[in-house]
Amino acid sequence: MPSGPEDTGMEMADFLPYLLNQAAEQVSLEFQRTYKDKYGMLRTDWRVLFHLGRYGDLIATDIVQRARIHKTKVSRAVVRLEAMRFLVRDEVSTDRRQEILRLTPAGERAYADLSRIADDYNQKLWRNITPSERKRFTAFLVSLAGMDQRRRG
Amino acid sequence: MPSGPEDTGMEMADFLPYLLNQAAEQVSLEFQRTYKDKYGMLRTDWRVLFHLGRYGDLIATDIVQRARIHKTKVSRAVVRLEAMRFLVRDEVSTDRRQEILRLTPAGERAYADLSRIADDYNQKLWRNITPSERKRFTAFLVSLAGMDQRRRG
DNA sequence: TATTGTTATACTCTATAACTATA
DNA sequence: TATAGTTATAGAGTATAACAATA
Repeated sequence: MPSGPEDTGMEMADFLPYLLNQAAEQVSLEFQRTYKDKYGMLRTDWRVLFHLGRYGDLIATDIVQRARIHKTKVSRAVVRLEAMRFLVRDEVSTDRRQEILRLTPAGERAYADLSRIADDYNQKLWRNITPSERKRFTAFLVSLAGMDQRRRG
Repeated sequence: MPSGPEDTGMEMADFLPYLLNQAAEQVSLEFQRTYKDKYGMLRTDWRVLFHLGRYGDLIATDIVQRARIHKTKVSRAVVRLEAMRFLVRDEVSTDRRQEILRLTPAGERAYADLSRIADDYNQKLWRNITPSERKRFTAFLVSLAGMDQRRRG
């Protein structure tokens, strides 16, 4: 039954699925404003841009495997990033089904800008956590995400 | 640039928004199967059921405030739970805009079943975490979620 | 036959505005 | 005028099947 004045919105704070969802939603929302308002990107667009910016030219299948994004999402993000003139497609001589995805100078600039903002934001989020706790929490989240085991195709 | 064979899907594991999202998604997905496959519920349905089961009869506004769910979502979840015969609406004599939401015996049974499963699942998720770490981690997630400050209307 | 990538479709979730009926 | 709750609509995220082109 309802208790004191402090009893507001905390009832499910012991239930990890709920708590994770609320935290992820708030945190995503805040960072989303950067790539959405500034560049008109969706979440998958940002993730694909990140992988191309950080790891260089890749084909779609590379991104599918590295970023854990389904191929249909990657396909549509590439279409959008292409429309924004942030990437171009190059032919692969050995396999005509594939295309190398390459950032344009504008794409590189967007990546540099966003990845710097992302890094700052990340540091800010972790600021009250000690390095050893951060390591433990990260490992915990990685295991919850199944990132220590699963692969996608 | 791409490195070793272990370099798969871990590139963004240092970026907390991504990591939280992946963890929340996996964990939600697993628990979702329970309320979805067994009862045909959506996420908001389960949350509303949880609040009614745990705190007794409430009006929609109570659920909005306690569960941090927007009134339009609560409204639609109530319609669905009513269609499932899991709750009924009672008139409030003092204000005809409000209705008391009350679980039926079937609703109580669904709550008892699901909340037990939820509790077991929650314990399982935390099983490798010490109590003090769990406390710290919960506080961290609560602060990320803004649940230590914000209220909704 | 299998793989790469695309298109189509449906469902869920989120967000907001506009509305009703009551207060 | 304000509040409780409903309805409508759009955008975004997720999931899956089916497909064309190529291997």
